[in-house]
Amino acid sequence: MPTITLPDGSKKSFDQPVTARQVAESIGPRLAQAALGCKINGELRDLSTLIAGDCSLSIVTEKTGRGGDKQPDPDALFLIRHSAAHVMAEAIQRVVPGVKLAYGPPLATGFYYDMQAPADRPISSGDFEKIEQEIAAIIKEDRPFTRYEVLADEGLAKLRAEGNKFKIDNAEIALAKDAQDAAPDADPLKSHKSLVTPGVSINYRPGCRLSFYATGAPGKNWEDLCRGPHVPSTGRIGAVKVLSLASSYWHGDENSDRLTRVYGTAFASQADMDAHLNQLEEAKKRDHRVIGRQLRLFHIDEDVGQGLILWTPAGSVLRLELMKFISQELEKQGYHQVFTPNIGKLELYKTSGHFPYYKDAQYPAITEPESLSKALAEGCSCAELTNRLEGVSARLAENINKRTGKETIESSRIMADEKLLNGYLLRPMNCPHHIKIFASAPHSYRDMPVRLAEFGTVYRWEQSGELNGMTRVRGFTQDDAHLFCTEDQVPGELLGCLSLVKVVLTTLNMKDYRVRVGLRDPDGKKYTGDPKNWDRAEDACRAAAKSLGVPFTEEPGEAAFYGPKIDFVIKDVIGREWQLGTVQVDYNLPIRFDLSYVGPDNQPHRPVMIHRAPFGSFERFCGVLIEHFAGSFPTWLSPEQVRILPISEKTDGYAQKVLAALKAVGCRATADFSGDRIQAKIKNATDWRIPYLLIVGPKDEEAGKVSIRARGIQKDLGAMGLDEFVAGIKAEIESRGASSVAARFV
RNA sequence: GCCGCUAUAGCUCAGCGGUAGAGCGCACCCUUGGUAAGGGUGAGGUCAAGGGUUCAAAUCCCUUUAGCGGCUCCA
Repeated sequence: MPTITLPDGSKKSFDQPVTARQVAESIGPRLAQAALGCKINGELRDLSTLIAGDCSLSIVTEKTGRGGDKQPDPDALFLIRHSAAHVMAEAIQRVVPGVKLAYGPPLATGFYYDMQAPADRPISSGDFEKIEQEIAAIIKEDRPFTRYEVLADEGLAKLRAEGNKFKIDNAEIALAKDAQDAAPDADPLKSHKSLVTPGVSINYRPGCRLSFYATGAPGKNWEDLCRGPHVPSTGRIGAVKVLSLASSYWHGDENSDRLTRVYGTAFASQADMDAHLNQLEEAKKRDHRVIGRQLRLFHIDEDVGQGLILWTPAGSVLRLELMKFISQELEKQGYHQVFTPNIGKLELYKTSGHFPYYKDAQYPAITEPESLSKALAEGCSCAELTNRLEGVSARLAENINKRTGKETIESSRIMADEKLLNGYLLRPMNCPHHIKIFASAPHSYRDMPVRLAEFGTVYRWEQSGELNGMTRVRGFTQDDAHLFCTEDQVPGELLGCLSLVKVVLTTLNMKDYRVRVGLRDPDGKKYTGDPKNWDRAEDACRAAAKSLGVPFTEEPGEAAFYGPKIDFVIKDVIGREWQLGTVQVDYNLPIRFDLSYVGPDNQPHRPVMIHRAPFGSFERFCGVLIEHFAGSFPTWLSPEQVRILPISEKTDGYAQKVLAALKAVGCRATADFSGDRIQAKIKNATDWRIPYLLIVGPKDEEAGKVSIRARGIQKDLGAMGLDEFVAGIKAEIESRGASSVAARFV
């Protein structure tokens, strides 16, 4: 008979099997009333789950935590949203008859349901109001979520009779997964011919069951194949909102059925819902595309091209300040800055392996005019031109294969020199150029490491549907560097790189990030290089991440094709994650380019390369930065740092004097000489999110002072001597925010 | 790339078969005003581009381009 351990450690024993609800009732009626579900041995379950054996149990209610700061419980939200997905599906089937349901899981901020609408009656956002009305009606009916289980055979027969192939597929996958989990014991397995995929058999355990949830009484009310769990009844769902429509594919496979995905969200209360919707509104206002236009930070022009950023004067200030900042750090860390062109010969990228391996993600090659005319004169077809562009000379293939010790370049790609079509590639990465700088002079172990840095612009053909403002673009500038070092120097150099990223993030007050060590996927085939080198590189990354002293996760499959990496993934205000800074170890390119340095033994040795970019790219970084600060940049980054607002034309002269004093110390200051009244001048300046406003009138002029208004503080802070303010703002800018002029007023 | 939605003045948007509208911004004028919008006048649009239907198209249809929301992808 069950003995149940509660979260506080106390135990309760029962004479016979009990449901979780009964346990809750035995603890207290209020708890039972608030209960939405339970966790049995850490697993989220229905409140109606019958408990027969000993276990630990906690009751899930909508609120957790103690004291005044009550946050919605994530488990409660899971139950509510999973249940809301069912209710929304039922509502949609009422509004749009003939809809076939596919799959409807809860998400971190809501839920969705994938479904197939009849060809002649698509679901549209115009249906939302009616759907929400139906949802409200179902919630009001307060029908219980009733779970029932049937044997696999019976369940499959039932689904077959209903004729929804998505649900049959779901059931078959669930059965197959169950069999796989049970496989080690080699239970006798029963075979079932897939009803969805012809010619496929699915093995499952004979005793295996499928679960269904009826919203009400089985056989009478709406029901759905579902693993559960759910809240006790529809009345417990609280607030539901249908948010948006999107399209998706069955199993995410673009060759499979196209489905309509209906997004919604649900909360325990309308107040929580309102808070969430409000937060979405706020997030929209922070969107870098919106603020970027308001503050004229960047522009994307249809006539220039998708995903190509035009940095306007204000945005360029941001970028230049970041470049200045990183340059100073590079200096401290012993880097050499270099400049290299944005294109290079095709053969260079055949040597590095970028072409044609990643040709789908690159702008097409630029063909050499003479080479092209010659091929055209020969009457080459398009396919043949491509072939000749992608071919390699016997010499190159031999070199690469010899260096890598295997057939890295297949013999089928080898082509006679006179047939090869010469061309150039808009560079997808900066490394080959830096490698050539390293290789242009002999290196002794005494010179190592060689650290070459460049604000290098690269071009990649991102899929058009992926482009997004500044955060996903086709041309971007990395704060890139390549470190050539000895094997022994790898750990130290990795650490140096990581500390650089940390300095950047700390200075910009970006604290919400995680570190990800990207390792190769054991089954992956995309990786190049010797497995032994991979092991060494992965160990070095792991060790470096460890010594950094911040929590990190190891993620197989996240490595670059040429080596493992350490990424800094920043979380923005809306909760999205962005990969910004990255550090990657590379044993592969030094081999392909046959790099060497002379060791103490007077013999050539192979260097190891480290790729790193603390910002990632200026485009993405600035996009995230705009949202991080909501356009209110710290003074050192602000395009306009101070605006002087003369009360009237009478003090225009003094305003000019103040302006000159600020400009003399390199402060980006302007003055508003418009005919507006002071109230309007303040309003306009506020809209531009300028850190400091200096109001100057006759009183200030007489006293040689300026009246200060700081961004975010909606009042006059009082007056300060002009010289004192100039010195203060200079210190604030030069220290990158370590000191503040406004601080002495607040 | 795929699916859906969208495209009207510099910006935000209304108009949705009968010869283009508002607010903000911009220019000029009046106002000389002490802390989040003083008043007036005016300029500015071949309604994304191209094609079609119609007596008539910003409005309906098709194609293209671009944006948005997803899916897939991201060396």
